Amino acid sequence: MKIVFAGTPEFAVPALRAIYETYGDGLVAVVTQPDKPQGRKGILTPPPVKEEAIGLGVPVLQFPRIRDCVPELAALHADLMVTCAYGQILTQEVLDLFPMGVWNIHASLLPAYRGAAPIARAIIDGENVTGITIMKTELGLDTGDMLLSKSVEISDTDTADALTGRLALLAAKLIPEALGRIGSGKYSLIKQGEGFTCKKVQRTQVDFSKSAREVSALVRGLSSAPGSWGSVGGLILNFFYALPAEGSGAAGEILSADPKTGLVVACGEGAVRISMLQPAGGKCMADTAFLNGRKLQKGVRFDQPVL
RNA sequence: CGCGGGGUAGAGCAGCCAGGUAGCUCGUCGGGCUCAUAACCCGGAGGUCGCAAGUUCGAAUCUUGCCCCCGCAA
Repeated sequence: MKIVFAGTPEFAVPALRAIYETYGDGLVAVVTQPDKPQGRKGILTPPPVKEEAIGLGVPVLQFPRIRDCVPELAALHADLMVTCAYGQILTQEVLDLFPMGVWNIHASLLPAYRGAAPIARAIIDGENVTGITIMKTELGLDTGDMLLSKSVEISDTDTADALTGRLALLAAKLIPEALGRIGSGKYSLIKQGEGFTCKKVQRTQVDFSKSAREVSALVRGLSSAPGSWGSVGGLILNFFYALPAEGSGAAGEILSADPKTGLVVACGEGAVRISMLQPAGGKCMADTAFLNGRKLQKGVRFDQPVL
C-alpha cells in the first residue's frame, strides 16, 4: 500500500511518525505547506512536518496550491492519502488520484467543530470532552463519513498546547489502526449528523466583563497561539494562563498585584488569577516574577476591548 | 531598510537623560520569633552591568561598531 501524507504543523508530526513506523517505505511522499517567512526578520521557516519528514528520509513535496499540482501527485501512483492539518482545501481532482481514498485526521468529535482551530474552540467553549475523528475526505469541509473516533477529556485547567499534544498522540495511535482497516477493505463508515463549522481563532483582547470561567477558558484556549491579551496603564500584556480565583470587583479591576498573591483581576462574575503572562518586549513569565519588578497598582482597571 | 521594547546577582526590575561606593522585590543560605503562615525580625552568599573599541582622572551611565532576546505588523 503506497501512502502519501499531507500535514503541516506540530500536531501532525506524531501521526506522520506512526505511519512511517508502520509502513516504512510504503510512505512514498509527504506533502506540506511551503516554507513561510516568520518573525521580524522574515526568516524562511520550514513547517514541523517537513523537518520530521526529512529526518525520516521521506521525500517532501511543497505545493503553493495543491490543486494546481495534480500531475506531480499523480506521478506518485499512491493508493491513498492521509491528511492531517494540511492547511489547503483539496479538489475533486486531487481526491480522484487515490484509489483507496483520502482520509483525514480531525481534532474533534465530528460533526462538532468542523473546520479550523477545533482544539482552541473546544476549550474556549468550555467543553469537557473532545477527540480525534478519522474520516473519508470529501469536498465539504470535514463532512465526510467517519471511520473511527476516540474521545479525550478536557479539564478546566487545560491549555490549547497541552490538549493539542494529547490529541496529536491519540491521532498517532488511531491512524495505524485506521489504515489497517482500510487496507483490509473490511470497514464500515458512519454518516455524520448535523454539525457546525468553526473559523480560525484570532488574537483576542480579553473582555473582563465576562465571567471568570469564560475568561479563563478564553486565555487557556488561545495559549500560546494566537494568544489573548490585555492592556493596563499603557502596558500590553499577553496572557498565557488564567484560572478562576477568589475575589470580586469591577470588571477588569486589579484585586491583587504583589509577588506573594500574584495577579488577580476581577471579572464580570468572579475573578481570575493570571499566572502566566508576557509583557511586550519580554518573555513569558509567572505573574509573581513579573510583579517582582513591575509594580501594578491595586484598583487600577484593565482596558475593555473597544467594540 | 515595516513599527517598537530590551540585555545590570538564580528570577523580575530600578539606576543611564544631568559620568563619581552596585540598588530594589523575590528566591536562596544561616539564625530568631510563632500552635501556625503567601507571616514577621536579624544576618550572609551571589554581579565579566551582552561584546568590543573610543572619550575621560574616572563609564552600567556619553560616542561608535557588533552580537543576542522579545512585543506588534506581515
